[in-house]
Amino acid sequence: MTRQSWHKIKDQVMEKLNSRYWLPGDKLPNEEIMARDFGVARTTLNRALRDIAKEGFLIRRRKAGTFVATHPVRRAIVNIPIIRHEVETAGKSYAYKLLEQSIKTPPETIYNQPCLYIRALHYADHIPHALEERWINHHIVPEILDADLHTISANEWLVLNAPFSSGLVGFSAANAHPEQAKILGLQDKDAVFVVNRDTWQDGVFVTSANIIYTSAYRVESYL
Amino acid sequence: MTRQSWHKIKDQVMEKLNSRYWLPGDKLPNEEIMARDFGVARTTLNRALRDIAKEGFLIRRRKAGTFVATHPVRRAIVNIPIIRHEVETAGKSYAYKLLEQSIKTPPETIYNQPCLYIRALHYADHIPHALEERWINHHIVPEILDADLHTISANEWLVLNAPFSSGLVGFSAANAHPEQAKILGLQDKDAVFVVNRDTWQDGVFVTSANIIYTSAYRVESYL
DNA sequence: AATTTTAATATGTATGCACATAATAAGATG
DNA sequence: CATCTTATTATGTGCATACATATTAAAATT
Repeated sequence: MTRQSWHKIKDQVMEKLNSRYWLPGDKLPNEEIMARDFGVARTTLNRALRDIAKEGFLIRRRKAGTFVATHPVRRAIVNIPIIRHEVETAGKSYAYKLLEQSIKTPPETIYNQPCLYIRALHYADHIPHALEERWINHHIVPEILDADLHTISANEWLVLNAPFSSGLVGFSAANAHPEQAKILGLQDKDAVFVVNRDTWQDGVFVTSANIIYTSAYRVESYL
Repeated sequence: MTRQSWHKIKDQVMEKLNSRYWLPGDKLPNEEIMARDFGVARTTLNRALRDIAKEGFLIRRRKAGTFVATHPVRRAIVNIPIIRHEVETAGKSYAYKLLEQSIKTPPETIYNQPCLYIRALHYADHIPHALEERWINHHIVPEILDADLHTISANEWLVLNAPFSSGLVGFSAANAHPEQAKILGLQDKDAVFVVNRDTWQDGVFVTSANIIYTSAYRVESYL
């Protein structure tokens, strides 16, 4: 008898969900029974079910049991790559230009002390690709004041040198500000796609960035 | 001696990564040694490391070993809720209006046979919140022709009744078309946030939807 | 009837062990 | 020296077992 892997069990369970053998709201047999039915150890079945539950198709509660999700909140896993990699992966040449580097006080909503402010433009095939506007708490990462941000983007420098424990990403749409439009080579009021990233280390603000892409940009993900 | 859970081991490893005890590119000791050091079974350590690797901070290769990711591609998990739930969760009243329901031929890029086309408007506190433009392959889910799409949104009907095996989500920004702007109560050329969702069942097209939100909308996720 | 206590149950997970598998390094062969 | 074969190694995973824990249901108490 060939050995069953938890992947195969997962596929079989997913098949029963997709084929609507088990309907939304239905309670599945308990692990012991299902394990016996599938001919594997409970541990193996458990791993398959846990994985499916993590994807949102099953809801599991101790003592209560395992249920088919009635309103599966689809979770999409979105990659947030480094811009240079993103451009290079698309087979385009990457270039980067530092537009501004200064220390000033950010808006209240970001932080209450002077921070390093960076504006930089990322190019793909020599065409403006994304405008980065970033605040960095240099009290947390003072070494960045010595970094040459003409040669390495703040983005990459931070990934390699700044620890962080939590972060928030946001995606939104906006009409380009006149200055942004000019830099990105857009018409006034053209739509832009904004990726916002804030990160903290142990509750202390590290960096906040707005990456402004032209409306040709698109974030994609498989479910 | 208290029992260690894999969560605690994970936290301890993450701490060593965040504190830069292990630097990007570093090779970690093998599982057997680390398990001994942490005082847990290899299985337990393995689970912790697998979980961290899934989040992208570690790279694991058989025989080669476990390494600290040099370019951790951050993965954000984004929830794709049902619009009604989204509105209600925000504490607002939800309403829904079907604007159009017809059978016609979609653009080539979507499907090559006549499909059911739906346009509907979702309200939050009686203000237009999102415009849904959707194609549905009614050959796959013929029951939808009998559904009353005035009372239940196509979105919800499909979640409850249509199986699907794979899907694609996309987020992008655009300038509202004049007609969209009118429906959503926007000025011409105002930026809109577009969520695109395509799903298939065993490779066959099921549905394709564009959900058009005003630029006040924002997709957020913790990392 | 309402509340508290206790028991039962399904999932969660730690452990030791065995073997599978991928990737690499070492060795054999031409 | 180049190439193919074989051994080695680190991760991947299955299994049996034991116990942990959350949650519900039943029983006991007020």
